[in-house]
Amino acid sequence: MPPSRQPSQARPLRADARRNREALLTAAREAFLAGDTDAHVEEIARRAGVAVGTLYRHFDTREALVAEVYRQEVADLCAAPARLLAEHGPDEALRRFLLLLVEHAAVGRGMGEALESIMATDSPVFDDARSDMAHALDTLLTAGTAAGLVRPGVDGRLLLRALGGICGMRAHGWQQDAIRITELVHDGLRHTASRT
Amino acid sequence: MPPSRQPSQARPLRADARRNREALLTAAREAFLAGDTDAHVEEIARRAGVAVGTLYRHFDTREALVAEVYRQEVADLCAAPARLLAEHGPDEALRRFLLLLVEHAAVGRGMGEALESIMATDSPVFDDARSDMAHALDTLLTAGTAAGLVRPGVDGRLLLRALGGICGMRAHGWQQDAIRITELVHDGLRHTASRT
DNA sequence: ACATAAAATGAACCGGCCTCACCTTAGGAG
DNA sequence: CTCCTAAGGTGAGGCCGGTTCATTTTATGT
Repeated sequence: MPPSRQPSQARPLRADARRNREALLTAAREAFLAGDTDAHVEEIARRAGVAVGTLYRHFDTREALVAEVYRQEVADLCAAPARLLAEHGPDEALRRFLLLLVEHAAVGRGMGEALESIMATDSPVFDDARSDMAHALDTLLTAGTAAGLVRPGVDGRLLLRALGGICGMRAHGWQQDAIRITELVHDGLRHTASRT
Repeated sequence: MPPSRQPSQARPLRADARRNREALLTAAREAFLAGDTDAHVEEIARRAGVAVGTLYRHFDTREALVAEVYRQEVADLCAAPARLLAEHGPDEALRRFLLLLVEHAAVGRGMGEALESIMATDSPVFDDARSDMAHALDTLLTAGTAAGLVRPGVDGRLLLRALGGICGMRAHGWQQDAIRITELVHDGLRHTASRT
């Protein structure tokens, strides 16, 4: 069995290996940000200055590489809620985070498709990203609920799904729409519905 | 140039051609509903009892076939608003339509992916489907706004995008979530926000 | 029945992702 | 410093799916 790709702190990678792995991630990220959403593996390898085989030594599959790039993006994003809650009230923090989400999805407008292709799989690698994100949203929602500003019964997981659609958007003017949709959802959250 | 695939009432298709075209659409629909979302062209052709070449005589590409199947589904759905408005008040009609949308997306839970793969392209074939759908939603929104139940400034196109995400859902328990999300959006629509 | 254009066929092609038998090299031991 | 060896790298080729097109079959008007 080839050693699990999760660098489960088994053995510290050899120097050149670590360098190449990083180069591949960078090359992929750059390609995506540049809009070349479905860059071929050959192309990514070439950009990183390695052969395809090397790509496959580090990532089980093309998808896995894409997933890793996205996982890192998500990690960045997950740091935001704590900061926002420190600087703003719960409601405003939530609003700003939602908008940040849109902005993030916008990066080069290539990440959107990548994200979508990832959402389509249910690899465990990905569950982590999702649950991290859901947890980040939970932080905001809990604060909001405690302050009586957000209806109870909505958790991060649900909200994440509600917003999932905006990331796949590609059509002209999508960003404008995405912002208005988050406003819509945000208002929905605050509305103390009388529905059973 | 091979004659445009839009049967622009130029010449009525030969009898066997019409039969095969129909068989292909049926085969594709069945495959999707059965959950075999990415059925190979060979498989679809086989189910329809024709060769691949025939598939390509009728549809420019695999995508085009998928698009046509979906277009027909949408047409069905677009008939609903008029009926619902006749039977219920504007607000209730809107709510029911949103739920119907979810139910429809549920059909065999294969249509979701197909839809997603279609949303990803911006072929004109598809603009029609989208604008028909948006128009159907407009009917409901206009009625709601007139009755003072829905905030102004939201049109069908925007709402359609807001809901786009639910169709891609595949994870366990998605349908439950989808219903709650439509409730969320529905409440958001009714909330008369004070935002500028 | 015949002519002919429309339609059907399916083997071959092409462009992606991925594999694997072989070569190269980092980096520790002596 | 040199040698050894396991980790790492290589890239031609396999595979698989969508698409093409020269050839064959067939519906339909005369």
